[in-house]
Amino acid sequence: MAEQSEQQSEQSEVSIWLRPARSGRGPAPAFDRDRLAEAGVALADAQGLAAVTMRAVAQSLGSAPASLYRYVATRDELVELMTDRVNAEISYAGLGAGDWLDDLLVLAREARAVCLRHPWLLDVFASSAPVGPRTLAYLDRCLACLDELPLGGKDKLEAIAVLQSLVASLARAELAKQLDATEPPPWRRARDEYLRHAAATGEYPHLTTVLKDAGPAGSKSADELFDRIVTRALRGLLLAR
Amino acid sequence: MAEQSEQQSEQSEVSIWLRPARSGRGPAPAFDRDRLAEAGVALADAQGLAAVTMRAVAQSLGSAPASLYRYVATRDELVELMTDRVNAEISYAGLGAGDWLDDLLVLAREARAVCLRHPWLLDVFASSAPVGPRTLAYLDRCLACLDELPLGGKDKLEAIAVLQSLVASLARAELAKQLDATEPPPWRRARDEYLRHAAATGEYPHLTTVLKDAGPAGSKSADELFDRIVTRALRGLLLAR
DNA sequence: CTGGTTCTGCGATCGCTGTTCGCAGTATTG
DNA sequence: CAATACTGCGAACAGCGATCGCAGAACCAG
Repeated sequence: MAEQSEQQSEQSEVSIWLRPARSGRGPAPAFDRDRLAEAGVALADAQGLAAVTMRAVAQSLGSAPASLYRYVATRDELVELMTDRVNAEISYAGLGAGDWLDDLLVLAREARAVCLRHPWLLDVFASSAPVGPRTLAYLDRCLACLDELPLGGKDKLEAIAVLQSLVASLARAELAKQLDATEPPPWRRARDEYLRHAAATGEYPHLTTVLKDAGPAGSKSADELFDRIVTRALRGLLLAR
Repeated sequence: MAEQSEQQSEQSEVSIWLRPARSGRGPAPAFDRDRLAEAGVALADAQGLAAVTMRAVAQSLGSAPASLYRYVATRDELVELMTDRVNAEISYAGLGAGDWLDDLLVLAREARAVCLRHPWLLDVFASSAPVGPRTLAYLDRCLACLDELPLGGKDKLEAIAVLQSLVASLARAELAKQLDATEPPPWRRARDEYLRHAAATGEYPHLTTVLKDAGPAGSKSADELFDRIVTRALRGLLLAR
């Protein structure tokens, strides 16, 4: 009696968080969504987001590619599950020790830690902004920090978005730095070779002198200058729109 | 006499900017690298970076996919050409009107404008950092701004990198905002529906109240608060590493 | 216990991607 | 005039996400 075609075609446009995992009938599934996410996270942690293919995940679960589509409608949904899953690592224990800005900063540092543990997250955020229950829990905590501020709802959301993208940017910078320490991305050699060649031509005088300067980085005054530059830049760029 | 196999396998690991475009012999090529980049940019501007497939670019040039590999070793190299090409839009006319920070800001705004004109650039920067001659010219100008500052070479480069990622973040925010005004990405409907549902459950109280608040965004005090939050966050995050 | 229903796992396959190989043809060189 | 070194490109390959339909397992109503 029930016409399943209608139901299915409609479900495919509904968020996975609103779709029931199963509905009682039939054989018991071999795993669940969270097991899927776990396998995906393991693969992404080890070999990057690109290694999370339906075939690879299926194999790591001892299953077949087509089977995964019983749990997930698309690969993007799998990434959504993965993203929400790692949000479970966020601890809310350090809150309440200072004012609202301190709390906001504690939350930002937690987010930063998650990004450092799972670098593929930055790739995810680059092309989408998945939202699951645990993401909402984090977002809710952030909003709580801004509770008493004289800001409209949209402004609060935007403030958190800007802060979040700042967290991502700095996490990316940190990861890039500790990636420099390791060996052999093959295309980096090529880029560095071109850079050295360009510096040698003298067409880019400032670049040439800067590359020669092999002095150590990071000083007290450097951090202060960063603040100056970024604050001023932020103001100038916000004003420009 | 010449053993081409050696040459080719070695060339494939050399930056495209160090590889000669052609070497005199044989028939004249049907186009050049820049024509390739132009076609790629046109496609990316119109339909996003994902639309820049070797087949699509070839077709828009009235050519065949395999032919492109006479000009470019991989698709990534094509993206590299595209990225460098749009850097030609940067104008250095507004420089010299103020102090070094003013100049740096003028450059940042130029970069922001390029990102807004070619949103796919943000996708490129998310997964790599292509460097071509025009990119180096821009970088050199930025370094010139920092010339008289008591900073090490590495610090100067890092300062510019942070600034650049800030530009990208804000550009992304702007693009997201003007994307909200347009119609229906199909997966956004699904996400918003879940968001409304989550707000209705009462599990995320602050989110619920914030979503109810439909008041207009953007005020003088909001921009000032942004500054406070972001500056403080930057300091806290830089200190944490 | 039985028959129908509803689900599951999955082999086979589709359309798409980036990329490679080798061949036919053409311009330059000695 | 040959030899050479290039060009464009048809055909093909491997890998990707995703779909279809079927065999079989679990549940429920009677």
